[in-house]
Amino acid sequence: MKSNGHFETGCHNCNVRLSSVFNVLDEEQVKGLCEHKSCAIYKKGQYIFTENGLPSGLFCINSGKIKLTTTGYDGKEQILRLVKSGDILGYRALLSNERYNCSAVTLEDASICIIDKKYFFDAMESSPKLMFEVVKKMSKDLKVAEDHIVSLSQKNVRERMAEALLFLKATYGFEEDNQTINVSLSREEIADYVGTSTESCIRLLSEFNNDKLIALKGKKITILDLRKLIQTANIED
Amino acid sequence: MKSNGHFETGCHNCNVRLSSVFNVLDEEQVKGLCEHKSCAIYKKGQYIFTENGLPSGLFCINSGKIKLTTTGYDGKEQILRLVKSGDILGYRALLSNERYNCSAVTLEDASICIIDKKYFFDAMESSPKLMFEVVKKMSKDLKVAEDHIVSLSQKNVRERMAEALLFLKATYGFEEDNQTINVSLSREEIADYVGTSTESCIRLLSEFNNDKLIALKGKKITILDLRKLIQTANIED
DNA sequence: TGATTTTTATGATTTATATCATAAAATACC
DNA sequence: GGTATTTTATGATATAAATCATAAAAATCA
Repeated sequence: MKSNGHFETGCHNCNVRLSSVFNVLDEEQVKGLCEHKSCAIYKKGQYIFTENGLPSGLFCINSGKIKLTTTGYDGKEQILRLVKSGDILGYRALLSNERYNCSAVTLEDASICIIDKKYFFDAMESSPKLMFEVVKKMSKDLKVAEDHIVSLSQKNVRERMAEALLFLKATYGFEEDNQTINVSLSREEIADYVGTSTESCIRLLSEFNNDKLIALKGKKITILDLRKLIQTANIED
Repeated sequence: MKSNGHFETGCHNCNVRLSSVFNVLDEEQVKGLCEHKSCAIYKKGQYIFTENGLPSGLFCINSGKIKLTTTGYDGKEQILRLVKSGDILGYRALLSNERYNCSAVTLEDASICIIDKKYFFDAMESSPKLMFEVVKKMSKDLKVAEDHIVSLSQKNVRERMAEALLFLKATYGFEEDNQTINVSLSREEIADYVGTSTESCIRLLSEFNNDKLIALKGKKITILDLRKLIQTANIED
């Protein structure tokens, strides 16, 4: 590890590579990847990239959680995606050769690699498997986005709030107790994902708390009654 | 042309190929494409594929307009995307090897080709250019979806309605008069895109009409005051 | 450790928009 | 060409959720 906060570990040793798009690479390719990436530590709240910036590479999350946000019409934040370890980040702008249309901010301390742009494009070209992995990732994000559109169009705030908690659980999982959602978001951030006001968000979480659907302790949310929460979210299938 | 409503034209003669993802193919590749596709005529209102169906190929729109809809929580329709000639259709489910999560319905008579699944995957593998075109298309759709999320979260119905008209204009353009939006959607369909009730949609269009922002004639919408419409949509940049 | 700022909480009020209701136009259909 | 059905239109009412306001709790910082 270097002293300036940057450090390099080999991708062969990477604890998340096998759950990332790079799981399909062979040993030779992993070596190449390793030679064209660098890793950095980010403190909680740091920007990884910002709206309108130009992508210089692909980010890959080694550890830490990240929110992708865009600034809406009255300066109000909108959380578009939530990113976790093993995920790639900043691929959309990179692949379409555009500027970032959202900012990426760490929700906790994170260790993030950046993979050289040119190398990444070459790797995609020479490895259809890698390409299909990236395509699948984008495809998944598109589905999530379209599901979000349906919720925003058709569900009320209460349903969306319950759904958001289930989404957080699906994304970041539980802590060791097997029921506390493994991420810390402020009420405002949750509201920025749900598409509601901070006050409504606080109120609904309180209600869920009173109804014993969840328990609140600071920013930590514990799901007490998953079944009822699913019902509240009004989720079919 | 065959008598059963199917007909085959060569892709070399295709009037929309150069504005499609297949614009990057060389002559040899166009020949291959041509040999692995078939074309069909769809009447207005016909389903091209339906939710939960399995993709057997990639659709490419030769002519006609299509809506991609999904059925929401109380059976309410949500229009997720609008598709025009030159666009590919059904690529998301195909590429991620999933079932369709929405249905595709023609908004007018259409001529649509279907490209063999295996051939398409092979073509992507052997032509990185084609692959990047498809990736760019998906990337663009993802951006549109995320913009839609921000609108649904942060704008009121009036703003979204104005925005929807601008979106329709951007997607389908104007008729010969250079101001009438070149698509016919029912008020309900517009509402299903905007994420509002049919009544609110009708009311707002009437208002815009009264305020001389637009003119209404049946399903046709003429934009009279683009500037004011943009203002009403509250669009920055 | 105490002061300042931020976040969470909760009540009161307002407002946008859905819902309900009815009727006129337009379109489809026999 | 007349009847049935769907779509558009508009008013009245209800309600979900935003906004405004204030305070308590928690976190940050000096």
